[in-house]
Amino acid sequence: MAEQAEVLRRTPLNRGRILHAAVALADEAGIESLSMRNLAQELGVVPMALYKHVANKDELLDGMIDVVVSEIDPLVPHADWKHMVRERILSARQVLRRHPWAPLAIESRNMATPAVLAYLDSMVGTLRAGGFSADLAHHVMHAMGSRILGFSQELFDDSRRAGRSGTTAPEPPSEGLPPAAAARFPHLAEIATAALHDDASVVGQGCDDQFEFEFALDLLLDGIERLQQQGWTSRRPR
Amino acid sequence: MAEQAEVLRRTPLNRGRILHAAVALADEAGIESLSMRNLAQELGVVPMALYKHVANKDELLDGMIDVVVSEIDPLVPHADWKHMVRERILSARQVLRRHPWAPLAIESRNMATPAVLAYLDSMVGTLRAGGFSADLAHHVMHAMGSRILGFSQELFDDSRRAGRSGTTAPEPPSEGLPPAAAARFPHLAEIATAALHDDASVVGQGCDDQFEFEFALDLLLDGIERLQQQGWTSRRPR
DNA sequence: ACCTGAACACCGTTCAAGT
DNA sequence: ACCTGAACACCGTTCAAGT
Repeated sequence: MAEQAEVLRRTPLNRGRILHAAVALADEAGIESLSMRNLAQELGVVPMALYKHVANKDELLDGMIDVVVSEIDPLVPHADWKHMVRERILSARQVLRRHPWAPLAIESRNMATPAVLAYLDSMVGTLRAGGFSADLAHHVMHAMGSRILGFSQELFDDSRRAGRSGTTAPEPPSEGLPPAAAARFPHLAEIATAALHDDASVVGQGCDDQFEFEFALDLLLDGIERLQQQGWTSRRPR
Repeated sequence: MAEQAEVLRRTPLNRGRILHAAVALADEAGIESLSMRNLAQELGVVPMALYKHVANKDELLDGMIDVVVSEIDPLVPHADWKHMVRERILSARQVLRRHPWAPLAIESRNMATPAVLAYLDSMVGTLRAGGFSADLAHHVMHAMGSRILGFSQELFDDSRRAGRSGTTAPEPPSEGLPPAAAARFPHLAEIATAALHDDASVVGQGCDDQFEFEFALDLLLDGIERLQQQGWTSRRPR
């Protein structure tokens, strides 16, 4: 432990080491405990040393996002655009599941970082090669929104509860709403329990994140496919 | 100015006044300048006085979200669920455009606040009344994600650039990418300009947020309608 | 009993003093 | 020229001392 820190202190600091240490820290302790001071300590370095390699904390966050996006698998060629896009997005999703802090970080930044742009560019390339007009491709990218990067904006998101602090009890996976709320919001109570009793194959889980993500993704992809086959244009009379 | 502050100081503090002042401050100065200390000063009050009415800053944010959600128009009855849902979501969108900080605030909170729950509950109610199974309604709510509250998670979002600080130049509405980036990301450059030259009726704007939002919303609603008419169930073989 | 100033434990970042 | 400790201008929140 102290030995490790000693070894690290010997290795000269560079941007890459800082970014990877920051990602690891955010993964383990939660994004809220990622401070310049904490990060420096983790690296066995005085806080000011970081500023030689990153301009400020915002630039650090941009760099962390680029690290994460770089982990997404490269495109695997397929006959049709739909499978290519679908596979890549699901790969992005796997990556983001390893970095629960990333969605919020991505959303809070303005994010014209190189790795993200490269990722988006290749996605558009796939659509264009699949016969999409630039016009339709544009709107499709907007419609997919953050789902392109593997996450959808959920209204209730357990996953970003915090870091892996073991202090709170494990908490059974949300069996519907608490009784008081269920009475006031009957429709929510109903659909909460609907998902529970729904399918025996989905055990306990309450609500299968992966299923919900793919449901929405396929809903969009199917709709998009239909538009593309119809030769949709935004000039079409509305 | 000093007079106004004087008048405010006389009016006794209460939760409502605090929340509305906080919303106004975030609207005008940006969420990043909403601190307990700033807010107290705005109200002509010592910082500690706030803690009599809100437990802490997180609870303040929850309250602010509730204020915003309460501004969404009530449901207007319609023959079909699709119009009801569509209208209400577009109303939510108008509200959120007045409070550019709200999307990020909503995402960063865990957000089981009363007003939000009531809003979601009535939305589910509309679907159920429209003939949706509890099962399908559940997945639909997930698929819509944050769009239900009137915003979609855009990857590039100018709107949350900051408060209305007039210091920076107005900046022409993004005419595609800067030349250097355009060379490295040709497909992005193409779809950026595609939207520009696309339709003479959309002047200058570059990219019409409202259009993109409705495009995605209708894509989802149409797909959802199709599933509902087919009697879709999650038990169906995949 | 209520209110509030000072204090605590943090931030990100600047800057001048040390080597 | 480089590095870094101390300092600055902030946070949210606690707490004890004042009324």
